[in-house]
Formats: sequence, C-alpha cells, structure tokens
Amino acid sequence: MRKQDITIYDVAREAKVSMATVSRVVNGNTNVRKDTRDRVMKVINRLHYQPNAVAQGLASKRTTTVGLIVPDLTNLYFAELSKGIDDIALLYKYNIIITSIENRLMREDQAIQGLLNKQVDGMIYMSDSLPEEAVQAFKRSDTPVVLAGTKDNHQEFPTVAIDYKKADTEALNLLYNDGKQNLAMVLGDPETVVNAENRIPTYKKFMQEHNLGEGHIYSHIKDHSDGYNLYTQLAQDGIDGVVVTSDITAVGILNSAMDAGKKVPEDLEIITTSATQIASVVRPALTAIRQPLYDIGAVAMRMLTKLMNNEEITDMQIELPYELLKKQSTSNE
Amino acid sequence: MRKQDITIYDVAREAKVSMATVSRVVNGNTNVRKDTRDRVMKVINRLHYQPNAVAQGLASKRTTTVGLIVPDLTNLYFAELSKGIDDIALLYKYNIIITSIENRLMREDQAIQGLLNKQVDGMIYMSDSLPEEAVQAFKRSDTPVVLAGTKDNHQEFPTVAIDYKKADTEALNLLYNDGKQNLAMVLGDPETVVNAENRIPTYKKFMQEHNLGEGHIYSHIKDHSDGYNLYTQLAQDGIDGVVVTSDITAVGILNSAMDAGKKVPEDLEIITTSATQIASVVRPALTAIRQPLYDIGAVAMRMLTKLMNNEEITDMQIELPYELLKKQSTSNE
DNA sequence: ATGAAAGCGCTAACAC
DNA sequence: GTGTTAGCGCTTTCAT
Repeated sequence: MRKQDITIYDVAREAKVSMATVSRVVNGNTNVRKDTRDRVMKVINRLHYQPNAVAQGLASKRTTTVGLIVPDLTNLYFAELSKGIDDIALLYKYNIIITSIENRLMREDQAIQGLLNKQVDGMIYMSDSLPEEAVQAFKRSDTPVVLAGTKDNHQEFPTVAIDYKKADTEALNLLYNDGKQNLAMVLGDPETVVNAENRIPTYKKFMQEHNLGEGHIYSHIKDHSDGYNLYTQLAQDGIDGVVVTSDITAVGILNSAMDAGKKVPEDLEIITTSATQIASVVRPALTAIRQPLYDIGAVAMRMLTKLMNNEEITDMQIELPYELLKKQSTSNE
Repeated sequence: MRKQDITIYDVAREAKVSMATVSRVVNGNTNVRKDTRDRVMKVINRLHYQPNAVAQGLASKRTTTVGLIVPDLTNLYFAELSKGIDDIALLYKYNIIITSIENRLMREDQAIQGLLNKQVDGMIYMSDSLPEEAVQAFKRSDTPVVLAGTKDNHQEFPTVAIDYKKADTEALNLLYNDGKQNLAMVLGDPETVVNAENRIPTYKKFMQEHNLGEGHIYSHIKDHSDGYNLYTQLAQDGIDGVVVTSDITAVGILNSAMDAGKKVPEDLEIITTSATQIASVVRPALTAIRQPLYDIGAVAMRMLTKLMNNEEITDMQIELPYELLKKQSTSNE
C-alpha cells in the first residue's frame, strides 16, 4: 500500500536543502531566502509532495483537528449547528471528527476519551445532557471545550447559546396574549440543564405570575410519533396553547390535532422553541422561536479557535439573539 | 499543555516489562503470558494510560479513521446516510472525519487530498456529482473508496445505491396509472451521473413508450423555495403529475400548489424519489420512493471495512431494495 | 514469551 | 538563512 511515497526527506534531497528548510517552506516560516523557497516549492510541486498530517501531529503536538460530540446527526437542530461549526473550521483549516452519542454503545465520557486519544486540539459539545462523567472527562484533560446550543449547570465551560428563559417567556406570553389560558409545555428529557434549570422554572414562574394554575408539563416527548400520540392527552387536559421544545415534535402534535378535526390555531395554538427548516415547511407553518443555530455553531467554533491558540477571551458565556417568527400556528391577534 | 502525561514507556517501567510487551497487551496480541498481561493491565488502569492514536497511526500506518465526503449535512438525505455509516463505523471502531464540500472554498479533489493527508484508511463519497479531478484523486491514492447513495460513470468504484432506473420508472408508472398524462420530472443538477445517465433517460424512455410526447424536465431545482417558485411554471405547462428527486423540493411544489388553491392529488400528483422524514410529516403526506438510506450507509461502511482489510469482495456494485410508499399526494386508484 | 532497537515522517531547538 | 540532531509515542521486525 503506497499511502505516501514521497516524504519531506525526498524533497530535501532533490532540492539540495535540509529537511528543516523544507519544513520551514511547508509551514510558511519566513526565515527562508526567496530563491531557496522557490527551489523547494518547485520540487514540492514536481514530486506532488503532501505532508503527512499524522507525522506533523506527532511532532508538533497539534493535529489541527477538532472533535464534535453530537447526539444525532439526523436531527436538523444539530445538523444546522454543525454546519456553522464546519464552515468556520474550514476557514481556520481545522478538520472535524464527529462522534455521535445517540447510540447506546457510546457513552459521553467514552466519546470524549476517544477524541482525546486522537489528540484533537479542541472539542465542541452539543448534547443537551452533560453527565457528571463527561464533565470530569473534560476537566481531566486540558483540551479546550465549547458548549454549543446548550448549557451546563455551573457555567463552568465556555458556552454559546440563547437566553432560554427569555425565549420561553416570550413564547408563553404570545400564547397568553392570544387569550389562551390552559398552557402546556412539551419537552424531551426533563433532567437536562436547559430543561431543568431554564425551561421548567420559566414555565412554572409564568403560570404562577399569571394565575394560570399548576399547568401541565409533558416530558419525554422526543419525536414526531411521540408528539402525534400526545395529542389525545392534550385534548383530554383541555390544553389550548402549547410550547414545544422540538419542532418535529410540534409537527406531530399539529398533525394529530388536524387529523382529529381540530383547527390550529383556533382550537390549539402551537409554538416551538427550536425551529429548523421543518417548522417553516409544514402547513400551517409553525410559529417559532428561531434560534440562530448556524451562528451559534460558527461563534462556538470561532471561540474554540481562540482557546486553542491561548488567546485572551473576555466573555466565556455568549448569548446570541433569537427571533420570534409569527406564523400560522398562532393567531397573533 | 499536558495532553497526555503517561506514555507506553511509563507503563513499561512501572510494570517492569518492555514497551514492546505493553504494546502487545494494548493491541490484544496473544503472545503474552497471562500473568504479565495482568500485571501490565493493572498498571495501565492505575495510571489511566491511554494510547496516543496519532503515534499509533504514524508507527502502524493505520489510523482507524475514515473520511466522509458529503455535500451538505443539513440535507436529511445525507444525514440519514451518514447515520448508517456512523453506526457501523462505531461497531468496527473507526472514527469519522467529515468533510463538507458544499462550501465554495472546498473542491471535491481538495477534500479528498485533505483526507489523504490525514492518512484516513478509507473514504465514503456521497455527493451526486463526482468531477473528473475527484476521480483522478481517488485513483492516485490506493486508499479504498466506496460511493454511497450515488453512482459513477463507469462503475469503477465500489458502490451502494438503489436501482434508479427501476425506481423512477415505477414512480412514473404510478402517475400514469392514475390517469395523469402531462408528466414532468424535477431535478437538481442535470449533469450528475444519477440524473444524466439514469433519471433523464428513464424519463424520456417512459414518455416515448407511452406516447406522452416530449415531456418537461425542470432542472436546477434544489430547495424548498426553488420548488415553491417552480409551481407557476408547472401550472402554465399544464403539468398534472410530477416526479421530484428531492423531497424538500417536492414540499415546495406542494405548498405552492396549495397556496394557489389547487388540490393535491386531484389537480397535481406529486411523488418524490428521495424520501426523508420530511416527506412523511407534511400534509398531504408525500407519496415516495423510500430509499433505504440508513442501510445504504451501513452497507457502504461495512464494505469499506472489508476493503480496508484487503478482504475478498464478490460484488462491488450493490443495489439495495427500495419501497414505494403510497401516501396522500397521489390518488392511487 | 519477551526485549532491543530501528524506524514511522515530521517539528523544533540549537548551532553556525 | 540553513543544517544538525533529537525527539514525538508508538509498532514491528528480529533476536533470544
């Protein structure tokens, strides 16, 4: 298997210089006379020399590779975040190793350890759940990490996200102002930081402040069919307005309501707090909090490049603005 | 930066064996006495030794890393393919470096070269367009490649896909049997192999064989808004049945038709030949050719593991079965 | 079954 | 500005 015929040594010999000089040319070191540089470049091109990134990584202790930890690539929420990351990574010439942790075979801390073994220069963590073992794994290493589109308990890690409390309050408020009184919240895992410390308290506080009673929180609703099946329950509980944390789930509720002969938004108003492309292509289109997912990913990656270069960072907790897109699943009177 | 404190050398010293023996233990080589193996393992655990994958890669010339080349992660078609790949990669303990080529800054051959520089053990290529430079880049290396969800001109590369001609014929036939006579085909780039050598000829042949005239092929329709805007034209041309190669595009056409007060399927039947989750959650749900995307990815990755191990492969061109899902965007009388 | 030693292809002092 | 020389942390003959 001829993976790499020509090495830096071959170039050095042909150009009649030392390996060090070739290395300097390859790495853009300015301490090379122009004519030697040209000579070396000519040989590099003639031989089609390409540096072996693995050898570079071993020698320099920098792999120009970052690790992404993501629950599920087929969830557009993460796909859109990843796209932002990817574009900035390309700009700064980093490669991306992606590790999906949805699979039961791969725990969060194992994913982290695997990336560390690969000597990634940094990591971006996108799961809404960050178990203690994962926190410890991050802390043991001194490889920088940035959280994107999620938050951790103690704001220990650099983070890029939106203000979830504010966004959820705004969502609830929209339904309330439309005259809905029986408001519910639908979410996935209730124990994630974003849910347990942001969304749920926000919901409870809102209900209390507006004298709307205890309210209803429906947990563990994660995909289209979960949402679809949930509708019966919502109807039974007399819900007339619902905030849903995932748009595909919201679509499930929407479809189920429509199939039951109900009208949206007249009978039920729906707003999702994580809009992806899906929210805007269904009919009626979903009113939504549109998180700037691409930007969150991009800013997180940019932040990571700084951390990897030991640059000064003033703000470790970045909150990006979101939009409230009023569409057809709320009346917006 | 303490990326990796303890090396194989530390373990060797503590366990009073040579590096070679530690290496054998780490790699599961059987030529180690049980008691020495146990002794070494104990030290490994005590010191929390983790092998440096970069050093392993340099020494062994195997990185247990595969490269993925994909146009766009936020396209569920590729996301679902990737998921299949990812699961099998995990099973065989390969890491995945993902390279997105949608960005204008990254050409196909550059992406390939970048992965080669990283010394990936294999690559999976998922773009529907495979330029000549990319073909050459693949051929220059002897790193194995598998095409997933696409085909190349001369069947030169190992491939996993479906029978596009058969699938498209079936789709057209469905519309025809529903009594539609003015059939059109909507696709993206008309010059990709799948389109130029499979879909377009299939369409033309079908139209001719059924005496349906020249027909209409609409190209360069790639996203929801392209589809949405196209509808006016379809209406003008009197199209009553359309085969669309991308489901998000099909949804655009669907929404536009509905907004124009038309009925689907009565006024216009729509069938997509690449169903993702989106096709099934819109209303009316789209009749579709469901390609087994997850399986295509999984089989492609499995095939790649064999190629990377120089195992015998009997069939380099694999075609997986697809399903025809009859939903609400066709009448199916 | 185990160890010694030579690399893998490159970077980074350090010397000149 | 350029060359010499150690490594980086591991695998892999080749001995024993």
